Amino acid sequence: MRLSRYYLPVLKETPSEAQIVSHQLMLRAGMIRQESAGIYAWLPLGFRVLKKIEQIVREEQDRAGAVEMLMPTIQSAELWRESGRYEAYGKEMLRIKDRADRDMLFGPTNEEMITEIFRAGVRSYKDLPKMLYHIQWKFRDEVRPRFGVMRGREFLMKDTYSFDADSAGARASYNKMFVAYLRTFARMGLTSIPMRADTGPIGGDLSHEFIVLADTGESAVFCDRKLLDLEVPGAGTDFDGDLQPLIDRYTSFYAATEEKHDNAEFEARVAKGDRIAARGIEVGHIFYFGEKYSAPMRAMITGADGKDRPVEMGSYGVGVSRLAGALIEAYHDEAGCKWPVAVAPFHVGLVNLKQGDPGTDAACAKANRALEEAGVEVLYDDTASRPGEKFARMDLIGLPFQLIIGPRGLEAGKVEVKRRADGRKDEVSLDAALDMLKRDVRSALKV
RNA sequence: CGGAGCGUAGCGCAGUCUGGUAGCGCAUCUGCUUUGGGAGCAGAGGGCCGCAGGUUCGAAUCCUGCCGCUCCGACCA
Repeated sequence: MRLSRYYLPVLKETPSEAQIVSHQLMLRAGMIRQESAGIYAWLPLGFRVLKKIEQIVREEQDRAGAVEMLMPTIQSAELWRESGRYEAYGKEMLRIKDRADRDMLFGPTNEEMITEIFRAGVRSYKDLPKMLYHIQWKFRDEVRPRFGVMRGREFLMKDTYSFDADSAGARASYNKMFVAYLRTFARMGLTSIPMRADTGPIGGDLSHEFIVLADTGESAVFCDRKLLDLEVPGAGTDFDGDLQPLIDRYTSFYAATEEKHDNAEFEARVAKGDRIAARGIEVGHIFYFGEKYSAPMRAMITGADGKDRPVEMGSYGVGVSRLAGALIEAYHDEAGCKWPVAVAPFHVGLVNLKQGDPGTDAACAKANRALEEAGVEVLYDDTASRPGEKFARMDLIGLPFQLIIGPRGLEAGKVEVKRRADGRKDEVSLDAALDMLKRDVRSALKV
């Protein structure tokens, strides 16, 4: 993609409303634009990141056996009256009336709707288990939106719903999502830690928040260092096998957010050298809630004993749009973003240091073509900007690799490859640089 | 929802107290010089000063109402 054709409105100065670094950088890097309190337009660069995140989430959901679908953003209040949540939800729910004066709402979540969909098509335990998910915009009319996309009112969320005949089946579904989440966040370059969460009136141990560690995270977290060393389940994990030992290994270590932290327990269970007090961001939440919706909404299945009973359900959310912010919180420096390859808007920033110079233009055109043909995503800065401005802009948008080509280097037969992650620079021939980039991008994208 | 602020050019801000032809920096455009880490000089364009009333000879400035946004707190993926 040529930068001269792209829409990348970068800002030199930090807008005053942005308080945290991810919000500041998303605005400065031209990724988002606020359209209303807590509501953002995703500009081309931000949109690409969002789609990368979404695709990784999708691939791991599919791998775990969940099936994708799409439910509408606008829902009828009728459904929510069935579950009793229409009254209970409060002002966070955006309520709308249609032209016939019917009560509608912009969905903050989809438990009611999926329950309605499920009960329309499933009658027997023989049809279970099922896991359905969609990736859709949600709206919660937060009292106080802030931190950019980290806590907007409109947000993109992946939500999966599981349906099982009994609690053992529900636990198996829960475990699948647990593993899928570990893999999902790891693929984005994030260290996620599952932390025991409040299960409310249902009780039990089947609720975890997935926290991503980031120095500037919004909540304090405490955990055992050994959690960070656990191997993330591989792509070959058998999701139909027994995942319980794997889950047990993860949940055997102490991990708690500030609200649930018990310092005495922390010190008793974790060796002094292994105690980590860090900051984190909640990016996922998995939750088993049994018959909470299936019972009032009459989503019944017939068991082997011939008796009807409400289906066992769970729901599993990932904050897709929030992850874009969380990734910046985890990967940035003074100059800007530092995207992991898997979620970078482009893999390589190609910098033409002297646009208009025939030799430089030709070398850049060759590099651009060769990389794109190899499946490497290139943002080619073919503008007439000065070198300093180009460098600063590339650093700001944070593509993982920069390929810098100018007349001075070409004269010596060299171009420069810069790695945004560690700042390492290599001066090599153009062909060597292209090989290096293709190889490094490919290996970074290995699942 | 309680408390505190702010709305002036695309962005960052001054001007408001004390009413008198709307400013600064960056960005944008033109020309010349520059060209390997956000260039220099010269010139130019761009504003219902959030909206609506009111006071006044005269309102960005004073008064009233409304709208929007931000921050702190309580709440959340």
